[in-house]
Amino acid sequence: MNRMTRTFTDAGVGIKDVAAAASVSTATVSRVLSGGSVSPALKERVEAAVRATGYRPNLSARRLRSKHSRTIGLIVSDIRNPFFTALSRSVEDVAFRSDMRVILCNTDESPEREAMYLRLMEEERVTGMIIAPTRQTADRIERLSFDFPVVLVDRTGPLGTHDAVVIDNLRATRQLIEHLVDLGHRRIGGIFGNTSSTAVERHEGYAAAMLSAGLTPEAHFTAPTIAGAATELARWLGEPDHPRAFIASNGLLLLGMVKAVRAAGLSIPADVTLAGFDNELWTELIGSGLSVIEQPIDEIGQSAMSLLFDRLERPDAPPRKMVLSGRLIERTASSPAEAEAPPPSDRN
Amino acid sequence: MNRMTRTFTDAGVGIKDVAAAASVSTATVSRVLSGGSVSPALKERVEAAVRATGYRPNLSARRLRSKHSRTIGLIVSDIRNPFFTALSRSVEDVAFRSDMRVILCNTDESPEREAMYLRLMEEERVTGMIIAPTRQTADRIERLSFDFPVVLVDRTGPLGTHDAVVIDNLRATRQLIEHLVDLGHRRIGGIFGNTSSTAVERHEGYAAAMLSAGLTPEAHFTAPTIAGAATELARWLGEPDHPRAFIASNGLLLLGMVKAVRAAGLSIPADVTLAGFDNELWTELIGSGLSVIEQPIDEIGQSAMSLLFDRLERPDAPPRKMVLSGRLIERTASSPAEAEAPPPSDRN
DNA sequence: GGGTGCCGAGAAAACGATTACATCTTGACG
DNA sequence: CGTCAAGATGTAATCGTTTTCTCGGCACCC
Repeated sequence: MNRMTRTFTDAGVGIKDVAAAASVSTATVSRVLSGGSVSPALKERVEAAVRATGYRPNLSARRLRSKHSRTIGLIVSDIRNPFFTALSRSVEDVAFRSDMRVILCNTDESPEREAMYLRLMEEERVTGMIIAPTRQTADRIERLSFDFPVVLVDRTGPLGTHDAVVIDNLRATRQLIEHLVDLGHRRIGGIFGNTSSTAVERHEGYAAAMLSAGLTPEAHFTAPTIAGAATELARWLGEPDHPRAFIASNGLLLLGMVKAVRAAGLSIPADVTLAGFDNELWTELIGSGLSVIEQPIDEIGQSAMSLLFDRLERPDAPPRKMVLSGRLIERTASSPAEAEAPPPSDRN
Repeated sequence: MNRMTRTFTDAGVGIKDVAAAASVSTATVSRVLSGGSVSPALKERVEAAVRATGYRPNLSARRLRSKHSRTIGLIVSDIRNPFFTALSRSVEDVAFRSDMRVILCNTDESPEREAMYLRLMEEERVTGMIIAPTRQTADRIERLSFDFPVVLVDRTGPLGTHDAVVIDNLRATRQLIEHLVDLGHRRIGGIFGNTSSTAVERHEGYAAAMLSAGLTPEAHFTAPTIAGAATELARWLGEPDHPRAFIASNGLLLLGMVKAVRAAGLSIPADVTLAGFDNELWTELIGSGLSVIEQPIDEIGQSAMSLLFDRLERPDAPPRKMVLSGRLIERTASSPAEAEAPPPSDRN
């Protein structure tokens, strides 16, 4: 306790010490710890010994022998994207309740880094993996075979080799466009990320909805960052005859657009209307003129975990793709000052 | 490859298979993989065999034998708090570069959950741990002894048993108050979290700064959540003679306050001035009337990792406490509409 | 030319748990 | 009262690596 020197390499107490302290075999200790059948008397002795010795099982040894890592890997582009923040939290909660660990990996949309993490997942012998792949690997991952179940979230490839949970991007985008058209907009610009299949789908939905409303799509693609969207929209707003309404394919881009609008000296409900994905906390602050599609992030994470667990039980069942739907949050109140009075035309 | 049934329990190829394929001993394979001394010829053979077999080392076995987990534990209250999001990202980046894993744990400010995770850290035999403890465990953790180095971040206890990295909360709060006083405010209310030592320090700084300016502190404590701050401030604003300026002890509270102000039908620069900690993305959107202290989050994470590594090398060196400083970002532009014209007094 | 030291490689022990298998006890049943 | 099944417990093998130890060969030096 009051040693003069610390080494951080202490031997520590092992299961043998506990067994000795309780005068039983290591097998019995193991059985007590993992709920095997032992007589109440011995069980009591062992538990006392565990408390007395301060024994902590060595998870590496346990995993090696039992061949269960009780670990799931979560690979996303950047945890700082609030969508992934919430997703990770949701996944962690389920894992925690199931007594599992989560390894969280940020790829920064870099395929190399992603590949490194895929290798890591194999070396960790994870129980399963949840991944939002970059577009390049989205296809590739479908052809790869892993020794553990894989669930794609948010982004998905064409084949459908693995289980997946996504939202209905086409429908969601259509809702967004129809909402803006209802508001009287005829020209609606779109800014989309250029790294994810999700952005592609949302662009398709956008284009389709515009065309079927008899309008002309005007889309730009950019790096899915705040700065990317900001510069892109700034340029656009600099053009003489630009649209007065824009949509963004995710929350980061949306924020970048808001910044660009402000920087251009324009104000949001009056001069420009925005809409997009992800009901982030700050969007409510803008209020009027910024409608969004809210994604059921908690449900996405929980569903992904469910798919994983199901797959572990039935490895050969056909792959399932869960399609959840986003919810349109209309923010069209007349003026930001007199907020909170629900506008008359606003169902939902 | 095209098996009819998958089991997710395959034997997989082990180091023995690689050794056999290369006609060497497992020791040699191990040495090649971990950079021991082997002749170029054998090295080449082994590397070929690794590629050919698709060998993936089993990290559990490696850790068990080598007694190095190359894992660091990061324990925070909630990753959804942007401060901790950024911190975790910063820590992960350093870890990635050092070829280490991170286990991320959310305690939700619950001491029980925190205790569970502390036990987990021991069972994982982590290389080191970085933790932002709840107030209850902040004291306790200083008396606890771990077999690995511990670095406290953001929050710290009184004793200083472990290394720590924090910001100078007293100075930062004083800056904030002086800034508001410069702006002409005489009554400045404060809302502080009730779970972290950081909030306590910030409250102390607030009280001290107010008194030394000849003003009367008016402080409320609440759960450190958006809703907590929102209800607290709503009540306050309902009082007949309330302050016109408020500070919050973190970003979540600040956002809650903005919401409360909006809900009360007041507007930010005109009716109420706010200020607080954490330069979150959305704060820039409010712009005028919302000055903040920006914390050097990346540096906090990097410093924490440095302290960890140093401690591993010199276990007996006296504990170090790194005190970084926040940076005041003054946002006092005249009106939100005519934004972005840099106000004359505002450098940066 | 014969010790001497070094280096590359293999054999085998060790890491700390789980678990297959053997053994012993006990109770039920014919 | 003997037999057998079931349950409790111990013994020892095992998981897949790293690491220690040993040995053989080779260069070096006097």
